[in-house]
Amino acid sequence: MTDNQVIKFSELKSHCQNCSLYDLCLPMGLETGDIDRLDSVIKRSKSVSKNNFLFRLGEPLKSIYAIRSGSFKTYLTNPDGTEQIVGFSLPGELLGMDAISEERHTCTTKALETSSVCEIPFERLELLARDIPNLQHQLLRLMSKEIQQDQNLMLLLAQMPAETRLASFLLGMSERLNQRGYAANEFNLSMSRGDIANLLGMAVETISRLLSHFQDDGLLKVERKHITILKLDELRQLATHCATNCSNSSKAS
Amino acid sequence: MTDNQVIKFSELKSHCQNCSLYDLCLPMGLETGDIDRLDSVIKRSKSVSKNNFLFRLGEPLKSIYAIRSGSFKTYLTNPDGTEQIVGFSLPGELLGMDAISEERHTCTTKALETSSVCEIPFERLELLARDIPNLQHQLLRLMSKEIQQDQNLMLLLAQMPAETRLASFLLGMSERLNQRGYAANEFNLSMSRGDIANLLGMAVETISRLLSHFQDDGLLKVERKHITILKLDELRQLATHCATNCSNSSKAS
DNA sequence: TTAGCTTTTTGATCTAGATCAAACGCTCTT
DNA sequence: AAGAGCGTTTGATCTAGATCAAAAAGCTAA
Repeated sequence: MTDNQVIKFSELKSHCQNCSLYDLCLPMGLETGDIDRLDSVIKRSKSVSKNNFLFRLGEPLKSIYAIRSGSFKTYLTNPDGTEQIVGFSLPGELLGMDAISEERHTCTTKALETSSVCEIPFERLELLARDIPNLQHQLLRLMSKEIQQDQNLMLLLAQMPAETRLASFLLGMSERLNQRGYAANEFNLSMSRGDIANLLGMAVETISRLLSHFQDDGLLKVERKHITILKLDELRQLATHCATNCSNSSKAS
Repeated sequence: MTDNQVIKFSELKSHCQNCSLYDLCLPMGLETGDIDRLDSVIKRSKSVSKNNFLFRLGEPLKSIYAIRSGSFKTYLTNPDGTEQIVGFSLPGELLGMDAISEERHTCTTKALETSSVCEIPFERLELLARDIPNLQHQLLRLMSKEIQQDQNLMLLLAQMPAETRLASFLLGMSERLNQRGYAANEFNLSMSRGDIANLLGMAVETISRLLSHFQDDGLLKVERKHITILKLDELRQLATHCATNCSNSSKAS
């Protein structure tokens, strides 16, 4: 590693090693040589503009996608056309792993803003994962993490009151954005109130009302999509809450 | 394959090849030689009696478990001691994959009845998965399937009315039990009403009332834990339902 | 068998949050 | 700059399903 290598800007931008998301994304923990091998199978810089699809329900599994910039929502579609958002995704996160089981996507992913992704052909990823132990491990880890996230959302949906759901959602976004280099206490939500409501199983009106309440109580400043967290501790308390009072069966057994 | 081999009963019972769950479980799709290799790392026949734990929140990841007989519930534990069941598991299904991400279990799994599992040390499984492409693939598939299941439950929790949740739950159990060689229209639920209520985010009383209604309407016969499905089509309709009337925002956007 | 549990059922209320309704802002278009 | 159209907010009701209460039915143990 000499200090005075000449590096083209295009290369600087386009390799995992120079990517600021390195330690969140698939190549985390890989050695230099292995990163290069992963790099070589990645189709870089697929761009998806706002409201366009990354993949749709029913499409055959072709690739897994690592988000490079922007954000996405992923939703299931009911027979009657109704949607259920199952998650929002941020840079460094993987998309498309739902499709591995049946070799066909079971959900749809749409860009919330103009975004770009690294496309990783799944067959080649599987092949490479055999050769690179850490890659296999990281792939399993990221899927395991998705399971955890989903289960945490199930907990919110099944037994938390509206206030707790929203507080928890906001804290989660804050934390994830913070890991990605943004301020933890001030950020923009790329999704609409309707999307948040859908994810959290509530009505848009309830989201709106709660945001107003949070603001009235001095916990947040809400300016359209821009959120400033003013009292982190109190927000945390709301998110944890559900002590003795909030019940809904659920003790032990 | 001659007809008159002599096979010890203990061997018949203790290898994947002779296991009736073969085509649901981890070794699905493996060749004979590879199955033997998988066999050799499996610690067989760990038995877990009713209400005992397979693993608990916070324990380090040691093994993945394949259920051989019986059934389990898996739940998250809130700071306040409240539980949220995130799934029931049946023979042929894997348990413990939640822990891969942080090398520590994020949930607790308890036997609903006396059960037995095959214990697969995770490190050895990972090693083997590098050598056996189909095993790696199957592992990814089973994790992907878990993500799908969790997402479907999220959909139920976020926007389906109580009736639909329960109908859907019963159909799901019927289908899964059927895949495992039981009758589709008649089965025993190993979990309590309270557990079902917890999973579906409802009160025990609501579960009980709905079961009574379903019975009154001639859809089911309910005898304590024994369920007989009498009108499958109508139950399916209830589970699908949620057409134009049932809303909860959630259109598209 | 009976006493003492737990689980389940049934009935009567109560409430969090959905739904309905309407006004208000933003954005984008022409 | 005016208008259309969406997303958001705020207010007034309404209801599915929770909670409270209590009886009934199983299960366990002595």
